[in-house]
Amino acid sequence: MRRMTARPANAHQARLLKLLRDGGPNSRAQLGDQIDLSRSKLAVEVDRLLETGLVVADGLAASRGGRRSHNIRLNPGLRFLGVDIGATSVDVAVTNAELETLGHINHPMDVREGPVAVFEQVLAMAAKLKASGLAEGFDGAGIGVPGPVRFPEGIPVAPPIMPGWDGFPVREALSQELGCPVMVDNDVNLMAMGEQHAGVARTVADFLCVKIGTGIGCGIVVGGEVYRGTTGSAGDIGHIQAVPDGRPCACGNRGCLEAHFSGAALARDATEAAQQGLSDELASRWETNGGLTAVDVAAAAAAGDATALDLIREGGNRTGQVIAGLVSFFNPGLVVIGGGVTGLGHTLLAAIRTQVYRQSLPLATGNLPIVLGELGPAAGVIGAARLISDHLFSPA
Amino acid sequence: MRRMTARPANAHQARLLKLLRDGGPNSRAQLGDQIDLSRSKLAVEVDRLLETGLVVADGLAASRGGRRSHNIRLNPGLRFLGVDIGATSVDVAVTNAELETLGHINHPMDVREGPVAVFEQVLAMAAKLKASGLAEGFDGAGIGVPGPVRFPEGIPVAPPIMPGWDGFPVREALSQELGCPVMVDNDVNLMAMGEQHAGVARTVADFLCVKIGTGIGCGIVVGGEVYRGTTGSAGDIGHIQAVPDGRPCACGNRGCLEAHFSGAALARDATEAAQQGLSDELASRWETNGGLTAVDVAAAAAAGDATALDLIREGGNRTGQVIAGLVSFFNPGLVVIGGGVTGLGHTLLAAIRTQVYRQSLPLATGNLPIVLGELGPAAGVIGAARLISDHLFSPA
DNA sequence: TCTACTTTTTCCACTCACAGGACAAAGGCG
DNA sequence: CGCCTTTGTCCTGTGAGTGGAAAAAGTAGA
Repeated sequence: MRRMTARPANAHQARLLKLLRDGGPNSRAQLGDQIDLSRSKLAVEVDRLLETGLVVADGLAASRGGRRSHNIRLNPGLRFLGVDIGATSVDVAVTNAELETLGHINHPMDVREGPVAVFEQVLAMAAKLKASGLAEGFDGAGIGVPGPVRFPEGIPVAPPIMPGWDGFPVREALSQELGCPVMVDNDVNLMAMGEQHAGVARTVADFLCVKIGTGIGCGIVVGGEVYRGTTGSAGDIGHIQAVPDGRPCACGNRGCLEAHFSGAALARDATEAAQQGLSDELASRWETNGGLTAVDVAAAAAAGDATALDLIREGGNRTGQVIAGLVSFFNPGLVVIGGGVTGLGHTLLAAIRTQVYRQSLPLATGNLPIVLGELGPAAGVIGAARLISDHLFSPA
Repeated sequence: MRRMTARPANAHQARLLKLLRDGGPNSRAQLGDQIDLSRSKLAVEVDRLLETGLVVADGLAASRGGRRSHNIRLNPGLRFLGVDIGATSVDVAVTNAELETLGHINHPMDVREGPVAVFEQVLAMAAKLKASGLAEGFDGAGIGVPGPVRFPEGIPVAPPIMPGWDGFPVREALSQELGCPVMVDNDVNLMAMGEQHAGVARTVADFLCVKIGTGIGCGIVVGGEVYRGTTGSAGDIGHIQAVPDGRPCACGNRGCLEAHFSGAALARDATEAAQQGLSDELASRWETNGGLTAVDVAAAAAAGDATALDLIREGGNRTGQVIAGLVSFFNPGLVVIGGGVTGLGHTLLAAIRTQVYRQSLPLATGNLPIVLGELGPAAGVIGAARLISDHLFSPA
């Protein structure tokens, strides 16, 4: 089913759509308070938006003591698809035009199975969401992939952990399959957009969003806009050297942050500790599950296991050291920590904070909150929905 | 003498002024080719600019085979003052409205003597330039100081190497003294703007400009605009840890980049080497000059002194390591190396390049030029003139 | 219940920026 | 010397947008 989603005809309409998206239903008068337009002009633009079907009239607005007014809201039938492709799992969610999550499902999947297999999975999940009555079709989709993306074309470029994806026309292919506009971005950037839209970063113009999952990446927001760098690889901090002559890394260097701390590194370290008999807690989990992941380390740490806590602290120190450098360089107004290892929680956060507050200059850290992300695994898909809505709610 | 410099009344006029600044004299027709305005509208705006006196008619334009046309140019009497306050010296230059340097003088001076003494010096230098007939007065001035600045107010904040400057209202005070608008910024940001306007970074939107002088700093340009960070301390990379548990630094930490490589550190290392008799070349210079600076090291290196070359290579490696991290994070389209130690030239550059190209990922370094600044000590003052002209050539 | 006051919406006339065509001025070229 | 091109000037039409007046529809108090 093809849906003919209209686009705003001018900047005023785009502005109005974003106000309605971020502020929910509003009367014309309330919109007038937030936008710098005369009542007459506003009425004209709203009427045009009503004609396109992008927005609809919707009951009476709460009275402010005068003539009753009708609410205007984004068409409640609009649906966006948010897709977050991780290294080891896929998240898919449906939102309405106000970016409220209507349904969210997760499925384990190795990204290395390649774009064709992954897309099959994504489409199956999207179909499932449709089948459960949440959507009849999609008006747009945002996709996050765990690697650098040539943003304008929506094509992954030289992604280290995604063999087979290099140069694959993700945007084009998915747009074809779904029959709607698609935008593609790095998963970390989408997490940053998610936390900016609905999470801890709502009021901050310049911030960093560090995602510690299978790998480590960092979303950079400058003046409210995601910064992607010259070739789309900005924020690729996993291969910054954290330990001189440290562990060998898949990238060919030694001592990369990612080699010393990440979901993958943590799992390996924990396994080693369990095998060496350093931790009964980890050893028993190893036997039970036939392997260890970051989740096991988190659980062991929560149970007070000293080895697990040490691993987290050690990794937090390394990460904090790198972040301290980034803070000195970038002087953000906020640092958000998120990703799969958020379960490591405050032990990790404390270690990172200690390093940053100790190593960076007071002027940069003086009023710098370092916090965990608020949205957890939803950040990516919300960010994806936000990405496509930003695109569709801009003049064509 | 107070000069009543007009300001553009709207964005079109601002645009025209910047075209004339960056492209020199142009006929109305040529301007029309570069701006998206009808000929009639263009004529009106040009006429208004002529009325304000900001631009003047100036002879005939080169014929393109039709009716002859008059050139329009920025008022040749306009004068900007560019001031670059370094840690150990002050640069002052006069430019015309096209930012061509008409005169440039340098005077050694320790910034630690405080704002009052430094301003006395700056005003004396400005008076000297005036006396030599280069200017009758100034229409605006840009000032660079070696420390973080709260940009909107033009006030240094917590500058580590500038005791006595914290909170001093530089912009206000100098505006009073000079009788013209003043803008203040970090010296490194101005160097970046200088190289962007007239140097190697003319065509690049996102780049880094690393200045290695008495200290080390980095100008960050995002989308053609200088990024200053939340508190104005962005680019303060001198205190990023380059050596774990390395040398103690004035900031209280250990292993800061600045403690291991900078003009000051280099002078100290060279002195040590001379005293230990590791290098005859350096020792003889030490005796001759009664001390050593980065300039001596550069000269010794140029003469083939192995110790001097080692010092430079070692420092370049450290710096390159930090820059490699920044490149991974920021993914710039260009890295410019400048500042006092540019004299160390290609030995330094080679060491930096080696580290960056080895440590950062290919996608970020693939097409990344790392070059020396083109303007040398003029970059700062040109950047300062550019700063104030950007301000004055924007709608009031 | 009636009156006075608000809030909101709709309608209309007026302003202003701007585009684009017509025309004049001033050159080159065969 | 005539024709074409380029440039500058004038003039009018158009459409965006403002702001006031009036109508519509409510609340609060006498």
